[in-house]
Amino acid sequence: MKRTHHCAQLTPSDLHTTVSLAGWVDSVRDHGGIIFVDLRDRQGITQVKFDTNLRAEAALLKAESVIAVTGKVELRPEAMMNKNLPTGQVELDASELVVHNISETPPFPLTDAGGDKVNEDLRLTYRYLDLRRPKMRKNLLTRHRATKAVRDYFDAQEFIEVETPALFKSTPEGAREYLVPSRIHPGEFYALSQSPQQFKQILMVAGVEKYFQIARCFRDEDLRSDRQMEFTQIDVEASFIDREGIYTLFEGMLKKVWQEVLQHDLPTPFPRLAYHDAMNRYGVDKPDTRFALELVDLSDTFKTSGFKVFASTIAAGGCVKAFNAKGLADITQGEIGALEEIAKSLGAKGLAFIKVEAGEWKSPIVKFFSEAEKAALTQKLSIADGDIIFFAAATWDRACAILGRTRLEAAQLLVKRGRMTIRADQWNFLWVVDFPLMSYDEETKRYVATHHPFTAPVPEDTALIDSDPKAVRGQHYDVVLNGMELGGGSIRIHQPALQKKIFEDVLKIPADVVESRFGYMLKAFTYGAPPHGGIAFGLDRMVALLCGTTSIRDVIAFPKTQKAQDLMAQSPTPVTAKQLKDLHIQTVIPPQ
RNA sequence: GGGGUGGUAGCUCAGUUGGUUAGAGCGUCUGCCUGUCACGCAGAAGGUCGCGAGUUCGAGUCUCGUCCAUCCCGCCA
Repeated sequence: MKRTHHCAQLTPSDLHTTVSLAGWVDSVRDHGGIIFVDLRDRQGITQVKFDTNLRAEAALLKAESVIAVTGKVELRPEAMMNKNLPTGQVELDASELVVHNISETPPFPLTDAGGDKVNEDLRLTYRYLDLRRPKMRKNLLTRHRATKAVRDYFDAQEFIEVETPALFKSTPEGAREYLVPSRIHPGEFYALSQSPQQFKQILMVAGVEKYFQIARCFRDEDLRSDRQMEFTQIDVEASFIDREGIYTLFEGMLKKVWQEVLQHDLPTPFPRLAYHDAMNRYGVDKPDTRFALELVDLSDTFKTSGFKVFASTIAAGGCVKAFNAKGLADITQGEIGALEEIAKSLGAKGLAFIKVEAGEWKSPIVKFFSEAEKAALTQKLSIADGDIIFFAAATWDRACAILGRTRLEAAQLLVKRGRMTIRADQWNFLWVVDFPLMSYDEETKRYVATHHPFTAPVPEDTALIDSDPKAVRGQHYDVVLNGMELGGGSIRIHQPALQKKIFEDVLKIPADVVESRFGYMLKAFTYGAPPHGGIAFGLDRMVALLCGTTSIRDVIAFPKTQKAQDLMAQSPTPVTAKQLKDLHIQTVIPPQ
């Protein structure tokens, strides 16, 4: 039996025609003499009626069984039409039934509402059932549409998609890699590509000029709701382009994706925010600008304060920052405690605060403040009744981090109380720019590339590379949406001499190591490397936000758990001794 | 590696101060039912309270360890 229609197709215009449908049994309603089966396929649901000799057979059907049905399309009695169903005016009067497979009872409900509450480990174990849920099916479709829009866009912009190797060489800088032992070269390893960075730059030297790729990337780092061990990047690189060119190009792509997927017109250009300003105002380099609660610097106010904790921090080169969690004065002891724990985990000694209730400032520290200081606070933080002010006194980056995090938690508490709304469909894109090219790593006592070592310095800062490396800004940019870093890129270094200098003189990578790891790149650059730049953008994260979730597991068909396991297929597993022997490797833990 | 939350029936959860035979809703199974669409009605089955120790006359409940899921920190050039 071949199906002639799908399950969202039949309307009164098909009346009295004989059609065949195939799909899954969504539900069975057995009334004894008459049985209704909701038949479901990818497109929708159609009601099938069994009241003939097929009744006995239909009575044996269970939910999620796979059947094919032939019958006549009939109009339902007027009162029996279902307005909630696109096919609700008609039903199929079954004359033939093929049972392809009777299903076991599913271990959890396959509805949107029921399935969302189920423990995720169960959903992952039975992912093929989870993916039958309408919401998950929709997520897969959204991902497809978004990916297609990206390909169409870059194609129209005359970019070409070039595939690059997943099996690359190990470059221990940056993210931890997955190693792949070589059978042919005993004792040697490939690494799964963390990103096509080096290949795409080489493609520029190769004269491709406009490259893009929907690229799978691999990183052996701990997983999060927005991080999987393998993930997909929209990877782009172009020659003869500057930062403004990248901004325009990429804003165009996002505009198209939002148009195609959500029929939403994204306003462009996106606002830009300097890294330093982002940190100062929001305490993070990926601010969520859908709500304010902005940080304020109070170092001037407390420079000579009688409150020694503040004054001495400032004297030692630190700063005092605060923000007003407007209307959160009714915070509970438990909530304050939780905020304090978070602050402490970020290096704070405590989390000072002032509650303002009934015109009175309630706080363990307010007794140390002078009237002038109080007046300054009131003015700078727009303090009113019902507010609570959180303070941090520490080094600049630590104070930013503490309050940046506290700001997000406070926002959640305000949302919980219904005093603030953070809409999932408000799209606050922004470019974060002017990152420092290098930052000093206290652990290894050397400079490390903030982004990656191929980022070009801002031209007017180039002179500072030797004298004051941390003052040099990179031509780097991040795309941020609603507090999530979606991507980043830079204009690259295309002069081999400058690249070599960055590796050896600034990052202090020994010359022989530079030669063995990046020698081929430096060599390529000596054969006419065009100026170029690009961006790498997290497809999974973007699709997640398009789907109204922040967990990329919801938009990846077969994701891993936080412990990096596939609960369905049950990977990873031990391998046989022969496999290990072929690969010339031994495990320290013996195979089981 | 560290911190938080959770783990009780197939699923989602409740379970009081440590005290009799561990409950509910949904689902499942059986029977009845020709107009339901979350069908209805009647009945039934279903439990290693994640696992292991410990305290106690007595542990779902308290303590310690451990496993799993999840959120976060570290980590993610």
